[in-house]
Amino acid sequence: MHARHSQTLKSLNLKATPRRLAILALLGEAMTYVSPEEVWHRLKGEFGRIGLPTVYRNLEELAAGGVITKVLHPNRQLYYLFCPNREHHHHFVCLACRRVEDVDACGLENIEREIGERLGGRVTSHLVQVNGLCRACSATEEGMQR
Amino acid sequence: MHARHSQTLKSLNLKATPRRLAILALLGEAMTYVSPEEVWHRLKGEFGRIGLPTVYRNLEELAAGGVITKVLHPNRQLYYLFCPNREHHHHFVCLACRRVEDVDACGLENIEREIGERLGGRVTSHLVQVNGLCRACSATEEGMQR
DNA sequence: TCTCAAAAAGAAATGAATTCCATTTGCAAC
DNA sequence: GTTGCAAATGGAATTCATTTCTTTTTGAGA
Repeated sequence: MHARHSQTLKSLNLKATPRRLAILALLGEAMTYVSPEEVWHRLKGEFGRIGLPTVYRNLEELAAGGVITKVLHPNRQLYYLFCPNREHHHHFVCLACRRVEDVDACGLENIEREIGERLGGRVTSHLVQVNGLCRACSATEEGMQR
Repeated sequence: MHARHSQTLKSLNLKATPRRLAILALLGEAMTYVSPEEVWHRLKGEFGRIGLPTVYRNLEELAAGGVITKVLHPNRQLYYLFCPNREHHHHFVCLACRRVEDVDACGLENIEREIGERLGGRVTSHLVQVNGLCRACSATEEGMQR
């Protein structure tokens, strides 16, 4: 069951340690984005002890490797999301229930080309994320709480 | 000279206090995005004393009123930018020299419409920002330092 | 099995951002 | 001009996510 994740880690030159596999499994099964602290709490049950720095380190490494995605919440906290969609796309992020919907890539490639050509700059990263309330949350009072 | 800024503040139901006017003036004259701490340091010279919370509060209020724009740096710090362009658009942000170029709005309106129609969600905010090195910085070693 | 670089733990540090509350100040009404 | 009061400010202390440091443990190839 973890063979796939082990393979993923190997391709990133990361050792397939139990913590890493557990973090990947947790993210892979979550239907929402999760915070580092939440990952830490949940894995404490599984491992008895696990360091918070370990969680931060691994989430960052996985994100750097493109396996998981960062979600920048308006509350300034950083969350992480496992998204199996390998196509270039972006996300509609529900601030209430934390579910995420894929959104097809917009004309961002055009923009990057424009920057390269018109402005002569070099693009190193971009940020595209749409925040709001999903259908279910925008229909309930719950959604109004932020 | 400050008449315009006073007017801006009035329209946001904010009193035209000296600090606010100074913050607006500083941002308005800056060619780059600046950090709250930088605003604080520079205004200390002008006022003798000014509280850091005042700077944070005002920057946040001005951003909430749409007068200035937040810049989310990959280094996780928040910066602010005064951009006179009132059209809907986005930014190409140079991580080295902090200059910003306007980029025409991409298909984001389409995306928001798609979310409203296909997903039934409500969009409360979005994040579009392209990071990189401007022409000048990508040409020099300076640019390589991040 | 042995070796060693990579990984993890725990405690402590960092630092941007915020809260609290006493004091001051715009500014509109008198 | 004065006055009154809500809004704005300062400064200290605090919060809290994130990171750094150092030592110990462990995965996995030789």
